Amino acid sequence: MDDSLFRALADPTRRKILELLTQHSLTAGEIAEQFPIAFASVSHHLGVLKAADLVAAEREGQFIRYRLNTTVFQEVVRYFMTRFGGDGEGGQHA
Amino acid sequence: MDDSLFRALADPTRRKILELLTQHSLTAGEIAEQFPIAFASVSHHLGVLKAADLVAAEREGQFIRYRLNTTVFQEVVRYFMTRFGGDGEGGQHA
DNA sequence: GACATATTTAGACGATTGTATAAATATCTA
DNA sequence: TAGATATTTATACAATCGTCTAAATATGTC
Repeated sequence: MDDSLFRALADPTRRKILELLTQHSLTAGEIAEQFPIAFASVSHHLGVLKAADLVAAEREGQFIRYRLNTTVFQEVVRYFMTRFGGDGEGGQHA
Repeated sequence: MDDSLFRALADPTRRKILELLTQHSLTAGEIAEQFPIAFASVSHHLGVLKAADLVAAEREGQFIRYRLNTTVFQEVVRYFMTRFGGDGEGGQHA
């Protein structure tokens, strides 16, 4: 389990970005609008998330569209379940 | 979901401590022995983990015994599953 | 090409973090 | 009480982090 993954998740702004991307993919500008910090700062956060492979970026004309990389989240869940979960699946699936 | 939780998980030494505690509870000294850093530094990490409620500490004579707080890990798993999981339970339970 | 829009990169700065050493606190034994 | 062991707390310091402004890069339009 990569170190950059947990470091990326440690910042609340980045977690919020991930939650936004849960709904649907968004361009960098659409993401940045949602936060009171500078666009460049959001761009930095997006870079961290991309480096951790939590999101993927794709150019779309002038824009750059970000989407969630759900595969990595499954790895995170697996990490916690195998190591600490035991009977801790959360009990909310059938 | 508390911010201190993710910040606590961001450090590799702390994650290693948690993995050690998966096997069985350990005293502060037994934990510190496993790392090449000063006892005081490990003690600091234990304080961070305790503040995040990831571990619980109990005095036992001269020693202080640490054990994993599995409840919080179940919350972490639930956080990821509800927000990002979708079909990402990991597929390793029956 | 020139200009506007979208986004990233570069450099700086204060805040937080991980570590170390030294001192303090707590318990046990004699 | 004194001394040994176990652990934490205090303080300091270098490294990392999150943010900012300014400059650079990429695309689209005229």
